[in-house]
Amino acid sequence: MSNIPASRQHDILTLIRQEGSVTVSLLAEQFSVSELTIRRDLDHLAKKGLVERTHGGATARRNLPVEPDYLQKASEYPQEKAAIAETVASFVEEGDTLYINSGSTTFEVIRAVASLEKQVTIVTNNIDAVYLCKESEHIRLILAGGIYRNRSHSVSGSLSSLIVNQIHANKAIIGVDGFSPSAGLTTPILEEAETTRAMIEHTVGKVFVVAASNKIGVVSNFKTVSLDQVDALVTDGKGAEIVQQMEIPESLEIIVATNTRSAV
Amino acid sequence: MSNIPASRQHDILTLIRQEGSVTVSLLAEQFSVSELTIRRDLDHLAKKGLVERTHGGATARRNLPVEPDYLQKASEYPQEKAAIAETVASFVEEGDTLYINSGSTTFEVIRAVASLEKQVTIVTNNIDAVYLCKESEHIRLILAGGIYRNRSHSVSGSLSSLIVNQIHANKAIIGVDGFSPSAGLTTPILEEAETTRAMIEHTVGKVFVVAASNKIGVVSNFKTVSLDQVDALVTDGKGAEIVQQMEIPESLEIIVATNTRSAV
DNA sequence: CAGAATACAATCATAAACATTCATATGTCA
DNA sequence: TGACATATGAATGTTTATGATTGTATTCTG
Repeated sequence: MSNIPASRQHDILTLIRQEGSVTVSLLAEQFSVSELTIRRDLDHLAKKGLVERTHGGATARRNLPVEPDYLQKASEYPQEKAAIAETVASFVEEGDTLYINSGSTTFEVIRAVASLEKQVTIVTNNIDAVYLCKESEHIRLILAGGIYRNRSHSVSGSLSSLIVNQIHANKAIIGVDGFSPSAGLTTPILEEAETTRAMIEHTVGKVFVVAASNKIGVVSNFKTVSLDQVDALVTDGKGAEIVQQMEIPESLEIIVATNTRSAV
Repeated sequence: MSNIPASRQHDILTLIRQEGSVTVSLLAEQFSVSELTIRRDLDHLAKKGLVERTHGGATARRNLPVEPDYLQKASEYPQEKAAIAETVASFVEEGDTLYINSGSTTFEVIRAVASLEKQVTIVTNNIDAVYLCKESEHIRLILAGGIYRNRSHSVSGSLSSLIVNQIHANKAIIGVDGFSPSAGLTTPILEEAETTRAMIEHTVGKVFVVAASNKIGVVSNFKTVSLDQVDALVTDGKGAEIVQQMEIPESLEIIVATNTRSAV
């Protein structure tokens, strides 16, 4: 193993992916450098979103290989998701037509928007939106059609795009499984990526990405769009910290969701 | 296995998901750390919503069902509708692609088809179909998109037709509000009529109309198609009697639903 | 239902890991 | 050569993780 930084970092990355996790001390011993150097290497890799930095070492980024279980995901970081949803909903204005894709975070977004009592049209491929909007008199709900996917409670694919191609929204609120400077927005489902991309392409106003900190830096299987097609990222405090370490387009606004109900 | 906290917590999570539940004492022994540390790990995981903390350990997080409060409206003639649904479902064959429109009778049809355990593709604008098919491994469900109509739990209109125009089914099962020799099939909603018409036009096989006796002879506001585009009417005994008094196309087959479960 | 056993929360002390700053070395380019 | 960027390591306080201790809450058991 050569000792130039790039090579060492590459080897470290390989090791992490192989082992799942590593410690600073072992790496320092193995590469015959100081722990400080190893830490800088790990920070560097983390900044690129390739590994997850932890106390004492680093772990592999979990590249979600399978479609995540919707219900299980719904229970992760519930407070952060609710806070993010509330925050992004505050940007919604009377008369807006919104594209909102599927996912547990955007599910919360729909809930927040529906409770706004503003006249809004929501275009989504999340079937559960029906249950959030059925009480609301203010929401006009347009569902994308297509093949139903049980795991995510959504429809997606080319049939969905048929409908999206007919509608131009003036805002899009997009949930993702991965947010990365190099890989852009990514999801584990090809059809979801296609539908989300169509939504973004048919948005004439701002494109908001909503993502809790556990999505920041993650790369999933299929790319939706690159970050320069995104206008704003709404995330939690921790997510904002991580993003500030990254090299992101200057035009990308970072919005931190203030957890108004922190003491729940 | 490295000894950093993140790695240990990851392994604990894997164990919990694998075993269903764990105890603090066993984990402490297994990872060679104090029970206190294990407790803190579990609290950490619980805070993220990944596990459920219990006294003495932790369990896998229960997948709480989303929105259990779906109530199918108490429909009229429930027994007749169920019988009609069972009857028409018996005509469904392995590999069929079915158009099924929205309505309380066709809702029962979807339920009956889903319990057939046959490999079938259902194309429908009834959003509630999701809740009937989500347990079934055999059903491929394609939802039409479009503007959601709360009263009927369905989508319809020109956006829905976009998708229907792309799909040819080999059977259609159509519920109606009015069945009349002179006026044909009629419904009270213009968009529903349009979507149903598109379904029928894109069916290459048999078109079944399902209608209990209270719909026979009725004329509603908007015409879908005339009776000569229908191949079979599935109705109850009383409905069959009424139809026999009418002048209907010779090609139209009358199928009487035998109420097999009259004492339900 | 009472008492024992266990699990827990709260606090503190210690050690490891960390961030930060500075200094040194190594190379590159003008 | 000198100015500069990069890589590394040492020294510094700070943060985090852990375990021991104590007293409280919960569960089990007779």
